[in-house]
Amino acid sequence: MHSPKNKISVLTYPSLAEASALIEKAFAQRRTLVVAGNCHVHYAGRANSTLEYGERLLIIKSDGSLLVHRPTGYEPVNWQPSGSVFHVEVKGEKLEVHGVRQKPRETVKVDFTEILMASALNLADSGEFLLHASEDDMHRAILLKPELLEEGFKPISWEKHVEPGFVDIYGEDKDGKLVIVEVKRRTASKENVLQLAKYIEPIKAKTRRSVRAILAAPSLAKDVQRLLVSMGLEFKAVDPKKCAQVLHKASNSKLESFFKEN
Amino acid sequence: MHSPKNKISVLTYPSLAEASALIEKAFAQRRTLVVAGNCHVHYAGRANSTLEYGERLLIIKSDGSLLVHRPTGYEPVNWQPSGSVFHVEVKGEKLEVHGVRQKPRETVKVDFTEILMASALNLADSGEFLLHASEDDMHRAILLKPELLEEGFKPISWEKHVEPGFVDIYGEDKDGKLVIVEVKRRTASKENVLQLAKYIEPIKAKTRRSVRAILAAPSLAKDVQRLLVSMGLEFKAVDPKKCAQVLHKASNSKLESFFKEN
DNA sequence: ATATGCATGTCGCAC
DNA sequence: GTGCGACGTGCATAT
Repeated sequence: MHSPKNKISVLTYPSLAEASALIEKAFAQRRTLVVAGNCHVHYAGRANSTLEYGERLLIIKSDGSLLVHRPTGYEPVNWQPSGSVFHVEVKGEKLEVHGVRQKPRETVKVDFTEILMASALNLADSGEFLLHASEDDMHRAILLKPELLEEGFKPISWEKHVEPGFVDIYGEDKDGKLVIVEVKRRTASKENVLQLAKYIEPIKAKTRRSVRAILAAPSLAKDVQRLLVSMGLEFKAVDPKKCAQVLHKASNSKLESFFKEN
Repeated sequence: MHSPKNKISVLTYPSLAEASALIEKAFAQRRTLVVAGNCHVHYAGRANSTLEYGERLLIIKSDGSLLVHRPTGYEPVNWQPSGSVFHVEVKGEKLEVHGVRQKPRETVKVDFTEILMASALNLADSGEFLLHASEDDMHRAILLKPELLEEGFKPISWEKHVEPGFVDIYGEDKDGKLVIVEVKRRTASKENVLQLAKYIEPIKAKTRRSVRAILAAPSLAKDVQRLLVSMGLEFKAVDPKKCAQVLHKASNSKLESFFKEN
């Protein structure tokens, strides 16, 4: 049952053999496969799982990713990341879809007893996806407009490698003190404080200048303030949305050149 | 176009009005909705995102979860967790699907210019899902069969709260030394070593007995061994799969009673 | 409600 | 390839 434009093939209540033919063709033509039906799923790899029979949605994309969705829940109950290889086969009263991924080796097997619908879609998608107000946006906004952090702050570098890891932003304040900044896009937790604290000693050991450590985040978790102060760190409220606005005002081209120069 | 058993409705190349009717009906009847077509997506909430026009798969489940899948990639490009509320509307040459979630407030808008396929599925799924070889399985297996960790180990408690957090397993070895165990189901990292190290001092401060800290994981990251040894910790190889087998052999009922007693 | 940690997390990036 | 951290992470659990 082909559509006029030949972009989609849909079967409703196909026999297992008919469904198998459609699925094989979808694999061969690198189409997106959507199958609904009564199935059982077995996964073996990093862990093992079994899912008893029930009606679900199976999606296999042309890049070799697989999703099994139950009728509720945002997350797939079973999946295989892209790069897996699939195979379909009718065995007795069942249609079996096998998927194998190497590194790590893991397999998924979906056994259908009945197919409600099977479709193969030829989807053309080259649209750009843009996300704003990520932690990376916050980095860039602070570099572009350092007063978002505090008046007189001068960034020197970012993503600087200082054992035992990377400092988000590294600069100096209006008094010439060294400043290390850890940026978080969400309420900062105890873990984040400890992460920042790790960097202070190694950096102090390498300089005679005084060092300030600033946690920049939209807010601070409830009981963390005491810990932060006791470790000699500082907190500065920085709003991700405001950062996104700053970047929006600065045109992309301006940003490009800025980050090329620096 | 209803199927004989009335479990599915499928339209291929419907008009926007036809698709809208099917979608509204799917919402009203709490069916799983699957739509393929050319669309634009805008999200605003914890962050903001835009996705330019292209052909994608839209899935809306009856529990109010939404997924937008591009033709590649395991993960949805846009989504809304369950509990969102949806609304469909034809506006000029576009079919708009709006979704709103409260707490946190976030919205997603999917604008279709063309629908390739739209289907509403009535999926019945009550099958049980079982997962083996999680970190929790490893905990339970070690408690049930302590020699998985080392000969003579005697667990005392687990998930024990000792500032600054929880110790996975707490026990004593064949020589009566206190043992704290951190369990990881994957190759243990530097972070895991530091996490375990945090617990040693607080515990030593509370007892005069000697304290051993053991990291139990299938393997250790490359450069971490030195760090671990320098901090006085130990590593023991424990295989998650083997733990899963141990639990499998012990029947569920036996496990239940074990964990009730303890 | 908030905080904390696991996940078959996945993904991207640096080394 | 391995290590490391971010994610609109989601999710369960304990407080």
